[in-house]
Amino acid sequence: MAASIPFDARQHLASLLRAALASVAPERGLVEILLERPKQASHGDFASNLALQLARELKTNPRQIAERLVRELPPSAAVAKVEIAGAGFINFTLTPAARTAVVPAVLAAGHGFGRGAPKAGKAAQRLQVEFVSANPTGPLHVGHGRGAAYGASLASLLAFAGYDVTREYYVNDAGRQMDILAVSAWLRYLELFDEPVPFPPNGYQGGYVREMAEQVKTAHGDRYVHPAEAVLACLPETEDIEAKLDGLILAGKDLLGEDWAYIHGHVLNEQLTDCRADLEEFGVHFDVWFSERSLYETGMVERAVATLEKSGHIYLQDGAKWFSSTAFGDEKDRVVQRDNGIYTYFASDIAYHLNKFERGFDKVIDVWGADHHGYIPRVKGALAASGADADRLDVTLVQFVSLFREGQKASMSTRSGEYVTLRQLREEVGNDACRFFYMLRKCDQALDFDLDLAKSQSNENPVYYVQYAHARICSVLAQWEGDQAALGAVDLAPLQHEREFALCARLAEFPELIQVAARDYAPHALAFYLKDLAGDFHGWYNAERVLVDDKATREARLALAMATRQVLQNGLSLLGVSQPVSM
RNA sequence: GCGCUCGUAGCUCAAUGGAUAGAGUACUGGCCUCCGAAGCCAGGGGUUGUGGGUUCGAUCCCCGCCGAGCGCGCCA
Repeated sequence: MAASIPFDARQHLASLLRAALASVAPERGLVEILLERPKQASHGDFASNLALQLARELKTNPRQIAERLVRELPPSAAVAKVEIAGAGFINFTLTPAARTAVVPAVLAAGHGFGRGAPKAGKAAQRLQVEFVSANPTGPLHVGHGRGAAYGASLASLLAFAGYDVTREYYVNDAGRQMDILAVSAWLRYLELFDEPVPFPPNGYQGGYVREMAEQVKTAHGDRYVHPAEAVLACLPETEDIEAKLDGLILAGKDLLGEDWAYIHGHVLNEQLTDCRADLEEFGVHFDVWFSERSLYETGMVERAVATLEKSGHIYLQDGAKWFSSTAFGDEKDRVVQRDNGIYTYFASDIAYHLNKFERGFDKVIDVWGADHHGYIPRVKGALAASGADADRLDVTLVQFVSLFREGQKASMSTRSGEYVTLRQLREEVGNDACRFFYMLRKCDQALDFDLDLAKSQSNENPVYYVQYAHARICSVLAQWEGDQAALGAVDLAPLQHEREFALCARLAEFPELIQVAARDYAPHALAFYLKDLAGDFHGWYNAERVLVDDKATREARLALAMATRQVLQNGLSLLGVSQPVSM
């Protein structure tokens, strides 16, 4: 018995319809034949709208076309019933054997059930997913958590669907924000030695900055101490707080000299290490941590701007170099190199994306916060202007997370340090609930996260509903004490209830769902699927007893339960959610 | 003002252009001497913001309006 080859009912029915179409309307042979799973059980296992599609061109009543198609359908051992319904839908009901065929297929494939064949040929094969990429200037917050959960689940989903996926984090280790963090830590350090310089309101206020100052003091004593007067003497006469902050950074660089690099490197390393540990604990892993600074060190930024200049899309104005992004649909042109010679963040981002393309990815997927949406036209424009295929870049926007605590919207400013960290959220709600909760809405939907609700009602989180189904199956299989490996070959004829067929249909849907969700970059569809699957299982489990006296019935039901457990495992692991044996 | 995204049950959210728009939650009423009640079954709940258009068929595609979030820097 070829249990390892899943019976593909959809493909089978499509071939039957194509044969019927060839005799009813041979000239329409190219029309796409779609088979969908009806929402209502009374509409059968699969439905085709082929007759409706043809009605217009054939200028015939769709029901008449449907009748002709059904008459011409080749006979099939897998089809129990064909009905014409509604406006002209052709509804197929499969035989019991065809409906349960998925069970041995699941058990044979195991962890591989649902896995797509490696993409080959013209299809994009090598994908890169870049996500989180938060500035390493402080702890990750709940907004980053959403990007992390989405990106990680998406990457896993794409890999399972058959793509070769690289997960990447872009480290902004070259910009002003890192300088601000370094000077913030240094000022806190000076405070420890009674050399207080008024702390800038736009510096990083969080407690972790003081902690890093303490670390530097413990490791190196007063080595980096300079009199507060010396620092203040460097400051420009201005009321502009940003200019003042830049003055403080310059003061730090001047007074510390070579030692500035140590402070800068220390705070960067501390934050990056913390960020990485946070994400790993969250089950989010990256293959590549890509340094922005390396783009400067290898001359890639210069090269990228030079490429744009050569293509004639750069002009000089007010001493700065501008990229004419309006020619590519942007609202206005953008500076790539300032009048002081310093490249903008945009310049390094162009270099970064060109570098991604040079690494040979067929598709580059950026997961960005929704506030960056205005950035898309200029990046795509720069890629097009550089002679690259901008369509190889897909940008997915993840909408904001608003936190509510006691009915109040919580502040989310990184610099003020008044925000709920991802770590706090994980500790309050738990990793599994966190990962699953983030996936319970599509990414382009703004998310209101009620902390009190998540905490107080954590037992009502849908993730437990899914995990509970898994634990129940584990429990039943353990009580049976039989040979689980033998269940893949049992006779499934005793499966006769509608709930059993519905559960089988749900299992059979899994491989299709993987492909569709991967195509749409929609891992949330997987979370909703698992909820539905668990619901089908709980309903069946409450209606029918598994460990009955009759051996044939018992084993058939155990096989169905075990197949369900397998699909729950495959799906939950893609979402980074654990599959407890007991709860 | 211009641009991007969004608007679905009281609340939180689903729905490859398909049939009577679905779940959860809350509310009401049932189900454990029997495999885990973190469960199941049943019930009420909707003019899919609004007005047009395309289509055999629109929550989905197009246009106007209303409302919300975000963006519009030689910041990152």
